[in-house]
Amino acid sequence: MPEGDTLHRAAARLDPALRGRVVTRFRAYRPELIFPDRTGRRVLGVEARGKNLLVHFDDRRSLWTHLGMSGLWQLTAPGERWRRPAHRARIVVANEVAEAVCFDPPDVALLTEPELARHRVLARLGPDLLAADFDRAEALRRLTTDADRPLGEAVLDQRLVAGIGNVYKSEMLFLTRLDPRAPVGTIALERLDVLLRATRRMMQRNLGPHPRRTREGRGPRYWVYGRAGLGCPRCHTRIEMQRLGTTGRSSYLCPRCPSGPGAGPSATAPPANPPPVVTTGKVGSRGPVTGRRAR
DNA sequence: CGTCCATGTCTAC
DNA sequence: TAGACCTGGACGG
Repeated sequence: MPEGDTLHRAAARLDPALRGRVVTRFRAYRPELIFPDRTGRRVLGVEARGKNLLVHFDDRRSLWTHLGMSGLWQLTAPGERWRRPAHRARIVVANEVAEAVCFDPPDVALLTEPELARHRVLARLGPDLLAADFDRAEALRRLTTDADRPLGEAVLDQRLVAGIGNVYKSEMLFLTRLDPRAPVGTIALERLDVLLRATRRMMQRNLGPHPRRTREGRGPRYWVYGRAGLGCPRCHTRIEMQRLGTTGRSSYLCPRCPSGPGAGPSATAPPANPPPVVTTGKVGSRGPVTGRRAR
């Protein structure tokens, strides 16, 4: 499930295996992509930016991949079995100790420095939640530029803030009691700030080798994502799935407890287990949050 | 076996 | 605004 954490996890595994080593075998399986061979080049480092992964080489070129929904980077010892059939491998970067294989990426390119600087995706990327120097103020500024944009759409726009996918969208809006349908302009800045901080923290916690989860312990991984029809962990109302926005992506939400003005931290009923953490402590004072069109 | 839906994003009408 | 891309998982028969 490639969201930002997935890519940062991949980069964290690939980097120590590739960095500083010379490529002994390189494959780019794609008739229309005849890359300059990477064999003999040294890898300078592997880096994730939002949902993108970059492998930098010593000739000032960088391999860019985007995994879309179904791509996968795998790091193996030489000769170890691949997790997908070989005919689906698009890229192989191998050295004496390891091989990195990219399966089924919709997007691959080998970029020169200027190309990278002007890249249609990379050049426009918003602040990366998982970057060491994540610029929260800038992300906030970008998120609120279009005041009419529904929050659920805005947080998925990688040009505003990079790394959030559809799972984190539902989960983090639930945890911070924000309504995906609310125009960003109707939400107090401090609540958006809390959202960004909480999301960053949650994604950081998921950088380990374990499957992603937003809930502690055993049991369901998620609070609301994929749980339509089940009880809200806070108030037991049935969780709903709604298709929102121009792209119709699914949003999972509790129709009762996701705030709006009025739903304070303890405004709702006792939780089943450990209560969802994150609250502002303070609630926005702007006008009522009006949901709109479902279509 | 099939069908539907999904982590994401682009493109054509 | 609808579908396109691709694989994988859940579920139906």
